[in-house]
Amino acid sequence: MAAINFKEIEAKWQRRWDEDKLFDGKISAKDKFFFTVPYPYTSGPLHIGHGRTYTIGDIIARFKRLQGYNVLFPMAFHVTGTPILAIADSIAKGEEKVVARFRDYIAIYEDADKVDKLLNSFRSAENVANFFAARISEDFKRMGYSIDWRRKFNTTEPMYNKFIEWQFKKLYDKGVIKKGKYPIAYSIEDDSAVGEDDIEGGDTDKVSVIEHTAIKFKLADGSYLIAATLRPETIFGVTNLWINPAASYVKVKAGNETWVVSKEAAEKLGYQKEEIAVLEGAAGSSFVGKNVKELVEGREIPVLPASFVDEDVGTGVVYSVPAHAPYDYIALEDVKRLEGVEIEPIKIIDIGGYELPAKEICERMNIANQEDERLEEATQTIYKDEFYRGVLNDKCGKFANVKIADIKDEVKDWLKRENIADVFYETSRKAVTRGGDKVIVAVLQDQWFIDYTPEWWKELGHKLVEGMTFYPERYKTYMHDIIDWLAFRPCARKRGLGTQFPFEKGWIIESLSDSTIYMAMYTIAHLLRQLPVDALTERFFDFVFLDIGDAPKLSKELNVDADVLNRIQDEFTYWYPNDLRHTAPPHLSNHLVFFLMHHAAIFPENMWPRAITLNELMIREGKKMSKSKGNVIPLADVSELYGVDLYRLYCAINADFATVVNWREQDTESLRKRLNAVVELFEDSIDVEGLNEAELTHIDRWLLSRLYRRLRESVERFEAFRIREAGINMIFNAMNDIRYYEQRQDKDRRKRIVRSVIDEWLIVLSPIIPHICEEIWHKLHESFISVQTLPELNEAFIDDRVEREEEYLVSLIDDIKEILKVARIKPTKIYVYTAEDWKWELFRAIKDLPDKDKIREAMKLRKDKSTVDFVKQAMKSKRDYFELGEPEVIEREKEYLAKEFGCEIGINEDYDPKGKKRFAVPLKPAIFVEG
RNA sequence: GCGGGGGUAGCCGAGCUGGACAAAGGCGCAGGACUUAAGAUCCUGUUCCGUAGGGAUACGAGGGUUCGAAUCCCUCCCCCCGCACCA
Repeated sequence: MAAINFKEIEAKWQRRWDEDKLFDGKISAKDKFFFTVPYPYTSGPLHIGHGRTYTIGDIIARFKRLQGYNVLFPMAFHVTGTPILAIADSIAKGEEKVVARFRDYIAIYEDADKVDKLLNSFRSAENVANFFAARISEDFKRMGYSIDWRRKFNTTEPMYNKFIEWQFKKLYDKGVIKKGKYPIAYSIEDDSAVGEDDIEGGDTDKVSVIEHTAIKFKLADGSYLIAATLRPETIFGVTNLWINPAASYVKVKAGNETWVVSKEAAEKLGYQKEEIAVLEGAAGSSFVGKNVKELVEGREIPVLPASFVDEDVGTGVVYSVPAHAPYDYIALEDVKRLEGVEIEPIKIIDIGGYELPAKEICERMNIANQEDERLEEATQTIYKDEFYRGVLNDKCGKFANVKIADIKDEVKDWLKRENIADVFYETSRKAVTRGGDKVIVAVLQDQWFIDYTPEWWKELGHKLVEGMTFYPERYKTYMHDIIDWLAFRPCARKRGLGTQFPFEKGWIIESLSDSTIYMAMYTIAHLLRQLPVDALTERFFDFVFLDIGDAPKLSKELNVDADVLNRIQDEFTYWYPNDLRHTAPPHLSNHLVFFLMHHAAIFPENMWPRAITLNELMIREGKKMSKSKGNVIPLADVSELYGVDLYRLYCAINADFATVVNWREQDTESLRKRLNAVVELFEDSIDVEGLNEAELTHIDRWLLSRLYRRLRESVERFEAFRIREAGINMIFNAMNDIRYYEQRQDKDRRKRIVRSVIDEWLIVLSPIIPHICEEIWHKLHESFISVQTLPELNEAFIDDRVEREEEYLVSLIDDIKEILKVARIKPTKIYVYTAEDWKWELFRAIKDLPDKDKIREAMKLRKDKSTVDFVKQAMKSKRDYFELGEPEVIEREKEYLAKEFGCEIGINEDYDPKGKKRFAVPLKPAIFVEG
């Protein structure tokens, strides 16, 4: 028989499935199963890592079809957001790196001579999005995914915009769309917010926004020196200010006050506060020696010079707490020595193990000057110790005797209320964008948010989660935590592709906020396309999704046929809710929680999602896949490099959902051999005749029993999303059974047995390796395996007794082998002695008793010394109790045993020169080997 | 820091509602069969000891609970992931 050409059959069956529209979801009387995976973002090609989630998804969808559900598995494309726009801009600007990358991307799909032309078209974001959307859908078809493509859409289409507007109106009506201030990492040069991806090294060394407290110190002329701090509670211990004499400072108008900060800080302030105007510059040195008044107790304190003050960190002014800050302590020591100034530290925190913390840690670490890099470490140590263990002392007024950890925020709020302090934001470390521009913190003054804090909303969210199924299960608890943690989230921005924010011009709805309930779109997308966009009003969607209003009225209003309206509503009502969403854990704390919360807010309970399954990511040869490492394999190359079914099998079998899949070339090779062996096994059996029941021998029955048992188990595992176990069972374990069988029987007979189970076997495997199964199925049947339902398994063949007998035989053979090995004997005859009847009787009688009672009970039944020996022996044996005619089984397999050991076998003969007989225990015969 | 997940034989990786676990399966390695040979395939072995199917030691380290622990509890060490406006 000619070997199957995998590439050929992939293409063939994909075409046939398509032509016969096997996967188009149509309303029917059957139970529906609406299954979704996240739509891909179309900024580039997908790789095998992305493919895992979609592949597992397709396996689930196909399995549900086998179970008899009317499955809808749709797909769309995510286009909204900034990345695609940024790519188009970069290409338009001719940025080399980006151009080179996209040249490679295009080359994955296109001939070399078309690359330049296409690349040129990528100056338009729309073209980038469309190109990759088209290619990704081809990739998906080539992976054999059973998707209903009629319903595809992308997130910049007018009808989608209308849908998103509707969603936001619903949320707005609930009062959760709000405007407010928001600090964010920002680049002045780029005039835009910067995310982790935009920051140099941002993926490994995260940059976060830190709120500092900016404390005001009054100068003689009425203006304020502003010192930023992370430890506002230490204000009670301030002894002086530090300023960098070499740096430039400026006076700025802040509201109706005048502040003095470093030049750099003034620029930052301009992006953080509304009324900031720079007045005039001043050298740092001009402030040295002046006094300022601290506003808590009204003490006069001096401004002193310090080289450790960085004008580009905070405000460029630092207030000094030498008792508790190592930097301040060391700087103060310097000033004392050089300028002869006398200032005593003020201790305000009591903490066990320290008298003057800053002094002692510097001495302990042997730090003597301001340039010592270990000052940072000393500061961290003190900070932690004091934060968790320190208590403010009686110098701290109403905050005395409270632990720092409990009082810090209160002090901060009090200072702000008293107008002694303001807020200043700083990045957690100095950072630049990938383009090399400085990253600062800007405060967006009128950012739009979704406010997830309302109690009613969280309650609904928890209720929804509680009613859902999660796999792996632990994510359910995790999701509850995420809902609690969720607070305010910006939902609109000024840049990017997407839907216009309906409540203020110039804003675009942010792209995760527009991907929350889009599954609803799938149910009606193909029908919506036939309507004019103008008809897609709020009242239209209210009718379709929420059943508000009535068709005839709406029909007039929208000028759309009432039947059409009803038809659309029916489609939604039939398919919704989303029965299962399959995705990956990184989505939990963003997309998935929005998905759930928005459903909870907008839809009635019977339309809430039912289940979420998640699979981990994929790595390659032990390493994360990333474009920068150059170790990605495009999904588009899978067919050519490995074959689609092999890839699918690898995804299914290599790891459970909760585990990362490691794509290892070597493993793909060995899996290929396995798969080939399985295919060959099936092909071998196509032309033979199945065995009929009358012909079956013990070992035939054994194999059938094993195979049917495995089939049954596999279906159970599938139902529980344990796809890996199902796959291993039907590929590896079943093949091991076959191998064992061949040792006992012959290959030709094996073919006939396999022929008897081949239909069921193929059906169970078909979700994982659909092309191969379809191909073989068609050699036996006219129909498509892809739309079969699970057959009633022939449970009658699952036969415990037959399997137990074989198990017994195997253990007997193992024991004999063990003896031969240890005793190094070449056998001339092997004597097997099965347990006598009295032993069986006792065995039965005491099997359910606890060990400690066994001997006593047995003695009651049979008072003999040999009883004790036997029970002890039997307790050591680890076999489960089961009834078995031992002599008959051995007698039946005598020939096989003789062949196996190349000598005669004696069963229960009287000859017993070494007295072995007495060691016989039920299910564990005694053995004597003569050599 | 906060929250979550882990550490199993040379490697990958199951088991982890306590008992048949010297620990599935795969890979690797060694020996054998087949072959002119290689490859593929199949068989056997792969902690140590043992001339009778047995015993000892093992599942990050240490301690505990139990007749019994890879599995439960405590302490410690180490690794990975998320922490928001980003798809």
